[in-house]
Formats: sequence, C-alpha cells, structure tokens
Amino acid sequence: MEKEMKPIGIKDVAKTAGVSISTVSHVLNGTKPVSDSLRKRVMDAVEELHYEVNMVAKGLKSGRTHNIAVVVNSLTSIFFPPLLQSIQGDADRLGYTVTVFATGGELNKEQELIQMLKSLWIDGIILSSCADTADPANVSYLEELTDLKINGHPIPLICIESELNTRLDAVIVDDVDGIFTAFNHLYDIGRRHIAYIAAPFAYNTGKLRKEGYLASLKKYNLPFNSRLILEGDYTPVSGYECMKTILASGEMIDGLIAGNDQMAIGAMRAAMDKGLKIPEDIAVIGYDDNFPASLIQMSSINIPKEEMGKMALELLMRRIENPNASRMLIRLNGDLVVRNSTVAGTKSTWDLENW
Amino acid sequence: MEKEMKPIGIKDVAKTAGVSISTVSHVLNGTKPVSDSLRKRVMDAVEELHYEVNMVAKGLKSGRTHNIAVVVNSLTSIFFPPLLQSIQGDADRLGYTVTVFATGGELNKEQELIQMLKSLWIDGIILSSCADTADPANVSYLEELTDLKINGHPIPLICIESELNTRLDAVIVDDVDGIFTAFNHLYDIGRRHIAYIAAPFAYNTGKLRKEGYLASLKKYNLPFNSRLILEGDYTPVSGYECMKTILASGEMIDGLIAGNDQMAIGAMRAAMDKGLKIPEDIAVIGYDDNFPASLIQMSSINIPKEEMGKMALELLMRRIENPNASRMLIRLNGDLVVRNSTVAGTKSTWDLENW
DNA sequence: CGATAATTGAAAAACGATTTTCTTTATATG
DNA sequence: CATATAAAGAAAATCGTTTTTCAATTATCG
Repeated sequence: MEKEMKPIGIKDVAKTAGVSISTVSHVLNGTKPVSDSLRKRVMDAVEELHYEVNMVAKGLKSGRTHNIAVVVNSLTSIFFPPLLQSIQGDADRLGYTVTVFATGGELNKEQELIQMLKSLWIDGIILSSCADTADPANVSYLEELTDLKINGHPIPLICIESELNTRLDAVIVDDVDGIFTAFNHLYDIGRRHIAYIAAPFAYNTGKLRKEGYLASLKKYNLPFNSRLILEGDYTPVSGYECMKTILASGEMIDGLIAGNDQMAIGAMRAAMDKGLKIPEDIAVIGYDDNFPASLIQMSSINIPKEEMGKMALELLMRRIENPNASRMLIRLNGDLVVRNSTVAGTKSTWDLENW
Repeated sequence: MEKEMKPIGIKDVAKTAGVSISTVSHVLNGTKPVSDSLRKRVMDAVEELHYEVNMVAKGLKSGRTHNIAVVVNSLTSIFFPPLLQSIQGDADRLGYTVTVFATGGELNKEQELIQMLKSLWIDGIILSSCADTADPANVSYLEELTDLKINGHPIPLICIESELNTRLDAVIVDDVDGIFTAFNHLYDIGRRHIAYIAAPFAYNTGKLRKEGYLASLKKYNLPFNSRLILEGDYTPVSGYECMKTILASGEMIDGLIAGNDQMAIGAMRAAMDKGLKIPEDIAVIGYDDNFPASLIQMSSINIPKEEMGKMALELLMRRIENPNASRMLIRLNGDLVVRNSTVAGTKSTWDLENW
C-alpha cells in the first residue's frame, strides 16, 4: 500500500502557526510588515515542518524561475568549463540555478535548443552561438534572437565569445588586439618572418584574428606573404598539416602564431619532426592559453575565461533587473603568457622533446 | 507605454481551434483518442499561434519537471566535463534538462545544495559526493540521502564515483582492479621495485586504490616497503614532492604508480630533475587517463568517463520509472593505455584529436 | 475623545496547465 | 427499432504559490 504522503505546503504552515495562508507568504517574502511575535510563530512552524517553498509554483505565479540557461558548443572543449564554473558559482551566490545545453557546434541544434527554451520559462540565456553572422541565411535567426520572446515578454540574452550584432549585449575578446600582442612579442624577440596558422575564417573570431595578423604586418612594415598564412580548423591535426605545408614551401620562418593552442601544438610537433628547435629555430605562440599550454610550457595569449563568465552573468542580471537598459558590450583583452616555446628557459624544462 | 502582451496559452489555442481547453490538452498529450479532423484543427491552431507548452505550469500539475540535477565537485576538474557532456547529451535526447551544481569539494556546500534542491522539484539527482563514508559524523547525512524526499515523496538519487552505501544506486569504478591493472603492466615489463604515490586515504577511492596496490604486491609475492608508498593530495606538486622523498630515501625503484594523472606528472618531473630517464630508469603510470596524459604521452589507466555518465543517467531514468526497483550497482573497469612513460617508442597516433 | 490614518489578518482570484466527471453524440447489437 | 456501449467534447477541480481586495484592529493627532 502506497502511502501517498501529501507534501507540506504553505497551508500546512499556516495551520500550524494558526494564521492565514497569505500571512505566511508575507512573512516569508517580506511583502508586508508583520509583528515580530507573529513572524516568530510562522518561522517556528516552518522550522518544525521542514517547509521548503515550492519554486515551481512560485515560478508559475511570479513568472520568475530563477533559472538561467547556458548554451555552448561543447561542455568538454577545455574552453567552456572554466567559463561555466565561473557562471555557475556566481549564479549560485545570487540564488539562480544554471541549466546547461550543448549544441555540438551545429546551428540546427542551437536553433532547436533556443526554440525549446521557450517552453522552459527561464529567466535568461547566455549563448555562445555558432552562427556565422556573415551568412545571409542566418539573418532571420539573428533577428529572432535579438527580439527573443518567451511567454509573451522579451527574455534577456547575452552573447559570449562572438558579437552577434550591435543590439545584443555581449562579452567578447578583443581578438585583433590579442593576435597583435602575440605578434608584438615575437617581434620583440627579434623574429621577422612570422607565419600565421589561422582560425577558420568562417567564424567571426577567425576573421578578427586574421585581421590582427594583417594589422601587425602593416604596423611593423613587414611584407605580406600569402604562403605564410594558412587556414586551419582548430584541430591539432590541422595545425600539424599547415606547418608541414609551410615548411615544405621553402619559406624560411622564425616565428609562428597559431589561431588557437591546439593548432599551435600540432605545429610544434611538425616542426620538431623536421628536426627544428623550438624556440631557437622557430618561436611558436598559441592563443587561448588553455590548460595544456601551461603543461607543455607553450607561450600563449591568455583569454580571461573566468572573467568572461563573470561579466556575462553580470550583464544578464543587469538586463533581468532592467530590460530597457542600454545595450552593453564588454570587450576583454587577452594577455601575453611567455613560456619556453618563445623564450627558452623561461620556466623549468618541460618540453615535448623529453617524451 | 509597456504593452503587456499576454502569453499565448492553451486557452488561446482552444479558442482559435474552436474547441475546449481539455480537448487541446488531450490532443497534445494523447491522453484520450480524438478524431483526426479535430486533431488537425488543434495542431493547426498550435502552429498558427506558435504555442509552446508551459513546462512550469505542467510541472506544477504533474509533479514532473523533467529536470535533473548533477552535483559534482568542480566543473573544471578535467574529470567531470566528459561525464557532464555525456549526461547532458543523453538527457537532452530523453527530453530532460540538466542543471549543474558545484560543491568545490566542501561537504557543507554539498549539504546546502541538497537542501536547496528540495525546493526545486527536480526529478532526480546524480551526485558525486565528497562525504567521507567512514566518518561517523556523516552517518546521519548519508541516511538522509538514502531516503531523500522532496515534496513528500522520495526522489531518485544516483551516486557516481563513490559508493555511498549499499542501498543507493551507484556507478563506480573498480579502483582495486584499476591499480592492479597498472601494477600488472609494470610487472609485465620487468619492473619489480614499484612505488605508489597514493590518492588521499580519506576518500573511499583513495582507500581502494591503496588496497589495489597492496593486493598486487601480495599477488606477485613482492615485499611491502612502507617507504615506497606515500600519500599525495591529487595535485602535481604533491606528486613532485612525494617522488623527491622517495628518490632521496635511497630506495631504488624502477616503477611508479600514481593515484591520479596529476601526481604522476609531478612525479615524472621530479624524476627528470634528478636526471633519471623515463621509462628506462623508472616506468611511470598514472590513473584516470585525463586528457593531458595523452598530450604528454604518459601511460595511464583509462576511466570510462562517458560510459559512467551514460550509465548514471540510465540508472536514474530506471528509478524515475520505477521507484521501487531493486538497488543497482554498476562497477566499471578502467583499461590500460600504454604510452611512452612505460614503454619507449610507443609513439601513438594523434591522441590530440579529442582535445 | 473622535475622526483619520496606519497596520494587520483573512478570503479569494489568479498563474497555465492536467485530469476527473459529466454530457452528449455516434455505433453496434439483439 | 430500442437499448446498450463506445467515443468525443465541455465544465470544473486541482497543483502550491502570490497578490489583490477588503475587513478589522490599533495607533495618531488635533
């Protein structure tokens, strides 16, 4: 025989405390002033019955679920976990819960998720979109995002990593400046023949990083050589292949910037396979400064992931408070982390040759 | 002037379709058979109005939110992301959302979270507890977990990584066997003086891994030497320090097992600092096979993280379906991954791909 | 001291679905 | 053809809160 125990609700508290239901609610939410004696009576009852407010019912009535959604490419990609951790931690402190979703980098999935989120009544979304903003086919989708409505009224959406348009709040990284910083570093240590293994141009960030490379050449008045800029696809393998191509081209290079750490690692392998010494023959610098970069003592441009998460949540909270706040863009700068792949002996030896 | 647009609800659909509210619900949920013509009329209205069911209201009525909570130590720890990814992906497919929480390894926080979850009306919990099951102080907490009730009736809870007691469903790793596998490998390649830098004994897993080491010695009839087993704290630094201690002790070792990859990495560095060659002088094997292990070509025992997540979710679904199902324990075995830190020239292919 | 204002408590109406109960209509059967 | 049975639609209760409305009590001040 199932004993179908009724959940203890606010009415039970009311009965135990000998007051009305609304009074309990007012005590709990501080909606109206109540006498101290009565407050105590209510709180005692709450204590005694182990009453916990039902957030679902509360959410239904108030229209606020205190739940936010974070939609990212992948939960494992080494880039997102720190971001996620930061968001979750702060949200927790603010009384919000975080529900996570992964798109796997597929726009279809992303759109499907956004659609699905509409039935969830979340209070806001932090989205790292994989939409190509340059593709005309996405224009209506981006429009929809900009004016996303759940439940009749607009729902706050914060973009991270990529600035979808000029109307959505966003937290992004200054990629042009980031690559420039990397270039600057290589130039400082005397390198003049610097190649670039690019992040995919299809993505906004890829375009900007390339721009940073070109701007750097211009600034230092160095010639542009199309054989020194190859497009990778973010994977170590592509970095490896690109580097092989560059080395086989007969071009002499003494410096390499990669569009991300993974490709940099692949490129280093390729160089070492050719018997080249790093950093003596070729100085290599990555981008993102994900954890493994420090492990193999590779120089990189550090993206402040925790900071990004923190800022994104702050923007989201701001917009939840005030839906009409003016649009805000936060552009963070990465900073240079010098390790052995550009300056030998920077830290204790820990390079790939040893393995 | 705010235009307070009303959300479109089931009643709007009913009006547009020219039927009653309940009929719409029945069509949408297939609760009762309806004529095809009417079903079409309703679906057309749904389509036309872009109606999305309100999961909050549905949750309130049905008692099912289709949301599960995953509580882990840290979202960045390199161990959890793959687990989380796996859980989230499968949950998504099953129509569940995943809300994540981090305890930071603090029992207080964990207990606070569990308490808080009670007001959330989630359908189930997957918990990687940081509670020391041996500590008498935790006995009442564990008891509470075993009989966790939300909203009057019991809520499914699945343990991962650590088997809290014999009544809760759990997905764990056979740590004794895992260390044994590692030992076996070192023995196979001719090592006879094998040290162990241990995972903290305070945790269950730490105890088991130590047990595995001791069992291995016994099996191969090797002498136990207390100076060859040191307790680390999971960090690379502790691995480094322990290794230094062992090397300074004057004991000659030719093999080392570490309780996790991080400590193994630290230990390798200590060995290399002493001018020792790996694997020639000392063969080193880690545990967990987290991503960096492949990066530096270190042998390790691979814990099937995705599989753990998958199984945990399956157990959870099973218990949601049938709260009275008999308790189920899934013990997964880790498998040996041989790389350069135990067998030179193993030169694996691109392990980097899954970065 | 009496009128006005300020507190406080109780009852009832939402919030947006599901689900039971009750009609009504269509179908099959003797 | 009448009756039993099945099918389909409508009305109303419910889930556990919040929040408005209104009534009752107490405090304030000329």
